[in-house]
Amino acid sequence: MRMRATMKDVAALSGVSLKTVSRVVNGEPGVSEELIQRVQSAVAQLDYRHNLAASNLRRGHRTGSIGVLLHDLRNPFSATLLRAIEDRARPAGVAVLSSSLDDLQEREALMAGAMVSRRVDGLVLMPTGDDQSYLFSDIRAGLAVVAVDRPARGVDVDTVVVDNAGAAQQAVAELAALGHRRIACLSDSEQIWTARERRRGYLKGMAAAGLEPDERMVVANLRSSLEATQATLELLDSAEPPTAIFAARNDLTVGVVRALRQRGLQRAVALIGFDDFPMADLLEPAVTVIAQDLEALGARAADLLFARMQQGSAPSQHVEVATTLVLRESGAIPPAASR
Amino acid sequence: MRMRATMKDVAALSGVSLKTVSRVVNGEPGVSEELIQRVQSAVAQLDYRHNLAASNLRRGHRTGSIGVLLHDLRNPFSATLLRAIEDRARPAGVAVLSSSLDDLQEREALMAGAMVSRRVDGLVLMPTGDDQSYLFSDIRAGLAVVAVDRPARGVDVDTVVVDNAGAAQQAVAELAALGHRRIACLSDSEQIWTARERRRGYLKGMAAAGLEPDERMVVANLRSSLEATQATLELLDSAEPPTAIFAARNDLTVGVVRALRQRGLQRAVALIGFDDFPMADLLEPAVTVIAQDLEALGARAADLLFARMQQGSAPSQHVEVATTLVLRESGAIPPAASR
DNA sequence: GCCTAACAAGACAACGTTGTCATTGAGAAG
DNA sequence: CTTCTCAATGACAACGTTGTCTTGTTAGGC
Repeated sequence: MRMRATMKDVAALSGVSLKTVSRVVNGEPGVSEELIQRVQSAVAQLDYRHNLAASNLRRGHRTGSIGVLLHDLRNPFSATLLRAIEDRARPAGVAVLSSSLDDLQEREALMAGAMVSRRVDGLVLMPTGDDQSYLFSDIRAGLAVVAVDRPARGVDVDTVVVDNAGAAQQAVAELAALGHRRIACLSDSEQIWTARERRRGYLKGMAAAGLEPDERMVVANLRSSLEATQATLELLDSAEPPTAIFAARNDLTVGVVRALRQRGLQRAVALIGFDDFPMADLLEPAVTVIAQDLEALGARAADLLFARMQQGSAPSQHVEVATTLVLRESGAIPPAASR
Repeated sequence: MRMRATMKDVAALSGVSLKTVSRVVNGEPGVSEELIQRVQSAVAQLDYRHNLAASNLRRGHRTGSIGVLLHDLRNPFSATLLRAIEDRARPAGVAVLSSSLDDLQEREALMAGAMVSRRVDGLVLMPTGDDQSYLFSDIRAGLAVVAVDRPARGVDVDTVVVDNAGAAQQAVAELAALGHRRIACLSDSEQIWTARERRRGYLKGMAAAGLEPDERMVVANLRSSLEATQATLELLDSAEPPTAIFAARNDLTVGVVRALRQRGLQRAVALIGFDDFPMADLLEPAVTVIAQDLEALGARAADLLFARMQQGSAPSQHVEVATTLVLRESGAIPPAASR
């Protein structure tokens, strides 16, 4: 195992000074053609690789890297966001460090700290905890931060979200218009802003339709697809089962689908889910969803981030990306079907 | 915007030497309790953040970061791998840089170079091109490399793959045992090793069953789900349509499902796909697939990588992870159903 | 032939940190 | 009281690179 060649080695082999090697490697002007050749051949001969870390230390302290902290990189939601951000970073020569937070508060701060230690120029964060003020001093020191999917608290940063409450309300309105009166709502951890917002939208929608929500049908704090299946089964087996279900996150929606299948009720109980998911259109019945434009969400987040990395101090921007109610079969099932 | 505090600033504020601050920050022994307190309070007061880049420069040159170069981070296949690797890296305090290659050869070398410039300690690579010898000198300099999903060429590195040909052959055997004789094969770019292997397995399976493959039914170089749909429609509309289809990658399988639906043949034509995909069990009919244990694949890759990062020179290991033929409905459709 | 640009090339310090070694002082052993 | 030991602390160089400044060389104008 041979040691890595440094500029010093290249300089020695080509018989020039360190600085001249630096100039050639960085493509700076003011080096004669002859020396450029000599240096380049030494670079090739020694397999010299530029060390960005050392370079950044001396230069303006930019590392050309960003951190992306999302919920779960395996989940298509996070994965699509990451990909959209990556596609903006690559042409800019910016490297992407990523991590799944699994909605763990302590992990959020821990991983953010790890990224700051590595001196990322920016951070795209899907906030987990209810307080991001730990980022304050880093932001003051020049760290660009964009909150995505959920707003940050305790610091003033650029934000890209969707109108969760509005979209949820619209979904409920859609079901109510079909004549549904017993509409259930399944949502995830109340600790998460989107879950609270979507639940709020559900309640607003119910109120707008003049419906009194049965609190037994409003189930929160579901942590997984499996728990959603369980909860749905209990609802379906109860004395007064719902005729329609609103599921507030894609994995919960899938859990609901499983439960409906188990009871053979997939064509009897209406369903609208928040977040589109792969194959939703190929299920039978195809599942009606509120789709977020994740490409746009990620692209906007990346744009805001890069803009802020360019010039740090500007008033923070709060962008709301539109959602689309994708009408498929499951959302069009009338209440009559359930008798 | 205030400049970032350095150890020098902390030392000045707490009235100790630079080295003492370094000792406290790194938790090294030999500092009196009183000074530890003084330093820690200065650290807190100045919001000092340790600079890993500078630290690594002086230390053993390990950056505590790895690069992960996969096909497409949005695709559940790559996303699951990334997540499995991330889950091994996190407890080790290792940061993960990732990138999608989209099967572009030039991007592979480019991104690998970008990671090497950042001095990652290791690289998990899903090789795209047919020559990875450009990594030779970096490996000699201590870079740990693991090839995943496909073997690397031109360098001797640890490898984690599955028995693509064997699994494909098994799938074809399954279909042949049901009595299918006209079995189509849809595969992706011949440039990709897995595509070639799976096609080879298909041909072996056909031969083993005493079947002569009709070359019009062996379609290669499909680049997307859409192209798979197109190709399937053409096959279905031909004079002698297949009674069963083998699709060599998850997105192609989905494309085939779409085509079968369009012709109303989803319960008439058998289908087995390579790679499981979300919701495959919830489609009607549920899709029979060859499932790879991606958690295991990613975990094994990460294990090999970390082992090699620990002690560089050991004979390279070539691991084959088992696949499972997940028998669902679409693979059990008999040929009679197609008349 | 002399002076001045203009340019090529190098010497040196600095980025933020840590390894190595020297210094200091206190307490133990004689 | 001296010498020795040991623990705590600090001075300094070094990691690989680049910004700044200096030096040297050559060509051109008078």
